[in-house]
Amino acid sequence: MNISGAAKAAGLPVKTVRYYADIGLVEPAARTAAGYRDYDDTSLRKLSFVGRARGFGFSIAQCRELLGLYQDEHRTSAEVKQIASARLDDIRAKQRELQALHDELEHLVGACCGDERPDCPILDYLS
Amino acid sequence: MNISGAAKAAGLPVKTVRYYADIGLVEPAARTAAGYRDYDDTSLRKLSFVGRARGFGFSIAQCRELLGLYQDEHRTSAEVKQIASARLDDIRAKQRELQALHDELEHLVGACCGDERPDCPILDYLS
DNA sequence: GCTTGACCTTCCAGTTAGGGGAAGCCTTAC
DNA sequence: GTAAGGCTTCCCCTAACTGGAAGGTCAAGC
Repeated sequence: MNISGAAKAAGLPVKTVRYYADIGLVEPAARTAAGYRDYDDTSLRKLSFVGRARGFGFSIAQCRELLGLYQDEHRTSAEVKQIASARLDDIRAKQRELQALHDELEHLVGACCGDERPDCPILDYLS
Repeated sequence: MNISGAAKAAGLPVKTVRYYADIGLVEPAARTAAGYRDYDDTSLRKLSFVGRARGFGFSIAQCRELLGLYQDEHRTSAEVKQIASARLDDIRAKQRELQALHDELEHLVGACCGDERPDCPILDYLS
């Protein structure tokens, strides 16, 4: 299967699939005589795997680790869980941060009349 | 005041202050004979303003707009409120996205034993 | 007056995870 | 045979900095 077929199957842009091949994350099974990337079933499954992992916000480095575990017969679920837990912690940290920003900004926006006058509690707060 | 003093006063890294000068966001009031950036009271206030706005997650472009309004006698609070509301909408969208990721990933992590065996619902879900 | 160390300057490269587009080869359909 | 479309590599671009190198400047101490 050529790159556009693989991209479609994995639900990724062609550029992204090429990028993953460039950085050695998911390499095509082979190249055709003309130099075209050729994806087989295994490489296709890896592409989809990475696509879903990226959807969870795992970094490329984490995807690389997860992919390694995915292909490792002797992995332990503890190793996987540790990576996923780290991501979960990141998400929770980001959520707390966003919540604080949200509350503060919502308060300011609520206090601003939004009319034709120049007086503005938002600018007051920033200055 | 030289750049390290200004950076300290605004609570920003020196590199960042230099960057803001480079992109014309907050320029120093003058240069000394030796070419050193020289910050006065006004430029210091702008630096702090931008630092706080960046803390809210406003983009550099939004900071530029806010700074323009801050210095504009004829601004309307509506203009400010519009920018802030846009940022608030962004935050809320990000929060919804993170919440969905959080719930799904928390569910998977909770279902993973995290022991020595290779069986893992997280990998199962990704593959 | 000289040295030393801490400043300052500019410039270049790298970061994440790709996106856009050019120049040129390959394949497929008509 | 040719034209359209797909593929290749290569390079530049993004946001908002950060790190580092090479070299000029300044203040303190001897």
